[in-house]
Amino acid sequence: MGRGKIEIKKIENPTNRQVTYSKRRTGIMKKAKELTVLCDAEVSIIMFSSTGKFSEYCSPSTDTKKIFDRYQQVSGINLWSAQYEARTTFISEMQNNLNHLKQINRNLRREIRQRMGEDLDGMDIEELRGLEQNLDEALKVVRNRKVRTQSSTAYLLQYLFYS
Amino acid sequence: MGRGKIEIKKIENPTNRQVTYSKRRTGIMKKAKELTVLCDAEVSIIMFSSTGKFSEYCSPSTDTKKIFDRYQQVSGINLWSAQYEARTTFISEMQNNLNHLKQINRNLRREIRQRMGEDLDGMDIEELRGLEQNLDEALKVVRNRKVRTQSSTAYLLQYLFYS
DNA sequence: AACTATTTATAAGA
DNA sequence: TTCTTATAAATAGTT
Repeated sequence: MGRGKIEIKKIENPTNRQVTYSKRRTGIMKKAKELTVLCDAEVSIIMFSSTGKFSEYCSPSTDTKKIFDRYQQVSGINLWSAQYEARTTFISEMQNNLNHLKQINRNLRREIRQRMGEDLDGMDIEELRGLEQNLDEALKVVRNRKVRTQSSTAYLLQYLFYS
Repeated sequence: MGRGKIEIKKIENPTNRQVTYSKRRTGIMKKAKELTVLCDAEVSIIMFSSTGKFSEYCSPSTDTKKIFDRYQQVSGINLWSAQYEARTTFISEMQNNLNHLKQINRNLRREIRQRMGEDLDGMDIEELRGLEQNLDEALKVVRNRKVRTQSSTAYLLQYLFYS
């Protein structure tokens, strides 16, 4: 390379290491750009120096996300974080819950309509008989309750009025 | 570089392009390995040739997934952030929907219980009067329907029996 | 795939 | 850091 051949082993002097990192990083990025143009390739480079400094290169025709998506398809390695997957599962479960609840609510609404004497077309004679009986019993309970509420209200009014 | 300076533009001849890709890919990978060792850096390279051929390099101290995670943390242009935030909003909206549906579900169930003569404690005299009237009308409709269904069933049976 | 004339990258020094 | 430059390394065109 430069003045005298060098050995490929870690540069122990931090300053020299940083200088070499900077120079060689420039070199690799340049090579990546050239490869992209000359060969119509897609290249993504991500690097961190030993001090944690971050650099990236990505072909202009694409972006790092696309490269990673493609990488996942080709390599079979899933890069998505566990957190992200957990959310996917969570959303999926929520969607199921939501649909289930919607179905239940539709059924409840239908039951109410039937209890109001609507939407009876789909009911057979047995179901109609059951509904009739159920309504009849409910009506008795409600009438009874109404009467008792009426009298207690009357009693309360009387009490308030005369005391 | 070689015999005569070259211009950095796409190599139109596919064979030459492929050969150059192969040579330069080797060169970049070698440079990446050297940078990793000399400078104690972490490097990830992913590339696709114009024919779709995939190659990768990753520093031995890490793996592509780790680099990717770190890339996400460091790059302000977080890869999934837009999607992640969209999902947060989506989950929040879903949760609201779910709660709303649950509330509706509770109300529907309560209405059904009341129409069955249960859970009447919270109802005042006006509500009880309304419910009674509603049940009474429903009962009439259902009775009427039952009778008509009975006769048409009888008619059908008769028809089937005698024909 | 190998060769080799040149260009390019870069280590060390300033 | 940036420039200089001697030298190593990469590589384009050729075989």
